[in-house]
Amino acid sequence: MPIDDRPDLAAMIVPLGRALVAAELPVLRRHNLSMWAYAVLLALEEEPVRTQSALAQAIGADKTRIIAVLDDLQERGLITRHPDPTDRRARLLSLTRAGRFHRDLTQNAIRLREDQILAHLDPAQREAFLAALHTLTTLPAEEFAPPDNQD
Amino acid sequence: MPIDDRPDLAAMIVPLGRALVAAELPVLRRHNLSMWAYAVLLALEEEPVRTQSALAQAIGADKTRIIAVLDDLQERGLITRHPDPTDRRARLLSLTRAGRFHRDLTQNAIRLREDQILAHLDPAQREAFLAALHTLTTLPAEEFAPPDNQD
DNA sequence: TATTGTTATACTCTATAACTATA
DNA sequence: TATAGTTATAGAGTATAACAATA
Repeated sequence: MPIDDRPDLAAMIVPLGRALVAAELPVLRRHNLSMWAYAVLLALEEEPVRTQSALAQAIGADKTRIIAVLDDLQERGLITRHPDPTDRRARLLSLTRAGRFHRDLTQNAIRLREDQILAHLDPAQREAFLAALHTLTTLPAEEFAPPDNQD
Repeated sequence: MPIDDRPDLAAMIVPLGRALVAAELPVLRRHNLSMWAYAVLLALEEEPVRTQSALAQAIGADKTRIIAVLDDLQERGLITRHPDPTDRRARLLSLTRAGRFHRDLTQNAIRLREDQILAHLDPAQREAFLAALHTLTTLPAEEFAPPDNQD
């Protein structure tokens, strides 16, 4: 009765995500970063962010969720948090040089770990896998919304 | 400084998993199943399971986590839960005919939903993606454990 | 004494509501 | 009044500890 004989997509992806996180948490711990702190450093790398709410949304967190994270990163000199002169309610967030350095160091270690896992795929498969992942993750959210015709 | 220019693997897979779950929860809800209940029905399909602990472990849950789920499925006549005659501490778990039917119905709906999402990949990419996923998810847990050489 | 299943409890994570300071 | 950030509170989900039945 099933359409084809593959396991459910989510039944593969979700456990794989859990396993990846479990594999990477020790790396982050050695670099004194929580998963959220690492996500913040990655999100700030692209460009400085103008509000904490926007940053939170960008990494899929609640705005209240990241406040303690930002406090800690600021205290450690990895990010700066200045009131926006044009609207002093908002906080301009950016990486310090130390923050950028620490982020690169950590990301290299994370990538090494991921490359060890990806080494189980032959090069062609690996390329296709990463390409497909990229395609799916950059899909607009509407593509995941339920269609009008339910079921 | 990064090794290559792909985004972090976990940074793609975890959000993709979340998006998939969000896309599939409405389907499950229409079939009156929670994600855990659906996982239980899928795990029981393969073969009857001899203990609840084994079942819990198979789907990545705590043994205490699934008790209420089993209570509900049993009450609805979708599974049976009999004491093992050879060791009356254990409970033999299996699907009823109604359970199997309901599972197939639900899984078909889930697969349809997933196929809509996978339709964004061209056929070759889609095949490679599923094959790679299968390879990675069937990897023994040790492959995800940290290597001796830390960092 | 050890194990299966169960219940009760505590803990973690996350979201909600209420507050302040700016606008 | 509306919004950004913050704090305090409550809720969901999960794991831990304690218990009863069986081995």
